[in-house]
Amino acid sequence: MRSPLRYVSKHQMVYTIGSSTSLKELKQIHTHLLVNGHLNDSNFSGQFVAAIALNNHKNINYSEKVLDQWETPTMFCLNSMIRAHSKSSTPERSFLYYNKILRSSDHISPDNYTFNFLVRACTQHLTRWSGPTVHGLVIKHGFECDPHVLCGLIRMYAELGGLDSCFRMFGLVRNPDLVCQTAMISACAKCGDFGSARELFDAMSQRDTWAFNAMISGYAQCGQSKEALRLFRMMQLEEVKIDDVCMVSVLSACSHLGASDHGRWAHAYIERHKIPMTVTLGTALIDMYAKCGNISKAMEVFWGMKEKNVYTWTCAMNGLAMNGAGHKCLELFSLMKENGISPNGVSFVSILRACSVVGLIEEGHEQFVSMKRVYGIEPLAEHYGCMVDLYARSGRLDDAVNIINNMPVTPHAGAWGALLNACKLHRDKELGELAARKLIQLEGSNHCAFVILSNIYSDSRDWARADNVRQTMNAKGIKKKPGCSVMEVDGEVHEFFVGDTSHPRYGDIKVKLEEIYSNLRLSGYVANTKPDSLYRHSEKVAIAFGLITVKQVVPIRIVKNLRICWDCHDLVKAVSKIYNKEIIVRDRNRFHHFEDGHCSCSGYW
DNA sequence: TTAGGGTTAG
Repeated sequence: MRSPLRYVSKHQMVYTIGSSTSLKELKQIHTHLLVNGHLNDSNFSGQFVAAIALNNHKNINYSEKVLDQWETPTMFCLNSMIRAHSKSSTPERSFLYYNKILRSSDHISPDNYTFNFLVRACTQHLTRWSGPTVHGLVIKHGFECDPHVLCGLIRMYAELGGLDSCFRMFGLVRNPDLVCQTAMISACAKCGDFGSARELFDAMSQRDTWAFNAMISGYAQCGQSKEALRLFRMMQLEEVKIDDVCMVSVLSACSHLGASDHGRWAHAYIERHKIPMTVTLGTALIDMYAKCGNISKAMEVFWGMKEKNVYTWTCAMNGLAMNGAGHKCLELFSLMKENGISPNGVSFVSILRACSVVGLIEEGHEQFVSMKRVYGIEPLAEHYGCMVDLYARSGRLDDAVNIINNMPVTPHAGAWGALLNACKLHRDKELGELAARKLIQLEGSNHCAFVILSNIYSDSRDWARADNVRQTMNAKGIKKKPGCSVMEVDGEVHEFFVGDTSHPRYGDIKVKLEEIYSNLRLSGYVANTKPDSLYRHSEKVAIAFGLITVKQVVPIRIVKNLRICWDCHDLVKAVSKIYNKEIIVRDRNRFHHFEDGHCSCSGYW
C-alpha cells in the first residue's frame, strides 16, 4: 500500500486518492486535473497513476486507461504499473508494461526497480518458464548483483522449490543483511529444510522480530509445534519485540497441540501487551479455541470481531463441524452469505463435514450441487471424499460407490478410506475388501488398510488370506503409525506413546488403570479385550493420568494423533459416568465430548 | 519520486 496522494487545488480544494477512494471520486478528480492542465506535469501525472493503481487494486483498470492516453509515459509510471500488477490478482499483466518499456520510443531501458517488481510478479504468477526467463533477463541487463533483486529471486526460487538456486542467489549477495538472511531462512523452511534454516538462524549475530517470526512460523506450519513454542520463549528471553504476526504462529502451534492453557495464556498476552487485534489474529484465536475444544469461547471471539473475512467465517464453521455442531455450522453458513461473504472451496469442506456429522444427507447433497451451480466452484477430490463419507457412514454404501465411480477426478485415498471405514461400521465384507485393496494400491504403506483387510478375512474365517495379508505387511516392513496422546496439565505438555512406560509417574498411572478396570467391571462394563490391552492405547494411559492430576471440576482434554478406536470410545464413555468426569478427546477427525456415559458424536465418527 | 524478510481456514 502506498500512502494516499493529497493534492490541494488553487481554490484550496483538497483531493485525496487513498485505499477507499471510489471510482466515481477518481473520475471527478481526473476531470478536475484535466481541466486545470495539471496532468501536463509528467512528475505529477506519474504520481497520479501510481496512486490510483497502488492504493486500491480494484482501480487498476482505471489507471491503465489513464496511462494509455499518454504517448510517452515515464519510467516511474511504468514501474509503478508493474509493481501494482505484481501485487494484484493479475501479475501476468506486469509483462505488458515491461514490454512497453522495451518498445518505448523514448530510449528508456528497464532499471533495477523494473526487475525487482518483475521478479515479484513472477513469484505471484509462477509458471515453469516465467521465473527462470525473468532471471535470464536480470542477468542480460546486468542486475544480478542488486541486493533487492537477489532477495526477490531467493523468494521466487523458494516458491519453485529450488533451494539450491536460493542458496546460489544468497551466495551472490555481498554481506547479506537481516532482510536477506530472513528471506533465506524462510526459503529453507518453505522447502522443508529446517536444519539449514535453523543453522542460518543460529548463526545470525543479531535477530529481529522478522527473523524469529520466519523461524517460528516455519516450525508451526510443519507441525513442530513444541519447537515453535520453545523459540517463542527464547524470543521473550532475548527481549525481541513480539507482534501480531508472531502471535498468529504461536496460536497456530497451540491449535496443533490442543494446548489450551498455552493458548489461553497467549490470548491474555495479546490483551496485556495491547497487540493489535487484526482479522488474521482474531481468526487464529478462533481456530485455537475451537481446536482446543472450547467452542463457546471460539464463538465468543467470533461474535466480538468487527471485521470478518472468509477465513474467519470458515474457521468458525470448521470449529463447529469438528465439535459436532453440524446444525449450528449450517446456520452460520446462511449468516455468512447474508453478510455478503462468498464461500470458497475450503468453506464447503466444512459445510459438507457438518452435514456428515449430523447425518443430513439431502442437505449435504444440495450443498454439494450448489457449490458449482451457485458459486461456480469446481468440486475437488476432497469434496467428493466428503460426499462418499456422507452416504457411506449412513449406510448408503451403493450411493457412496456411485460417487466414487462417477467422480471426474481419480478417486484418492481419502475417498476409499471413507468407504472402508463405513464398510467396517456396516460390516460389508466384499465392498470393504475392494476399498482396502484400492487404498493399498494408492498408499502401499497404509497400515490401517492392511489391518482392516486382514480383519475382513478373519471375520469370514478365511485364515489363509488373513495370514497372507499379515505376512505381506511384515515383509514390506509396514508398521502402525505410533498412537500418541497429548495432554496439557498445569501449563506443561505431556505426550503418551503406545506402550511407553517412561513417564515419571507411570507407577501411579498403572495403579489408577487397575482401579479403573476394576470399577468398570463392578459397574457391568465388559471390556472387549483382555485387561492388559488397557495399557496399550495411549488415550487410556492419558485418561488415567488425567484422573490423577486434573482437578475434579476441570475436564480432561486429550489430543490423539489417530482416530479413536471403538474399544477406547466405549471405555471413555463408561469412565465419564463412573468418575463423573467430563472428558474431551480430539482425534484426527473431530471432537468427542464425553459426559455422563454419553459422547457428543453419538457414534458417528 | 518507486525496492527487499515474517501471519489465518481443509
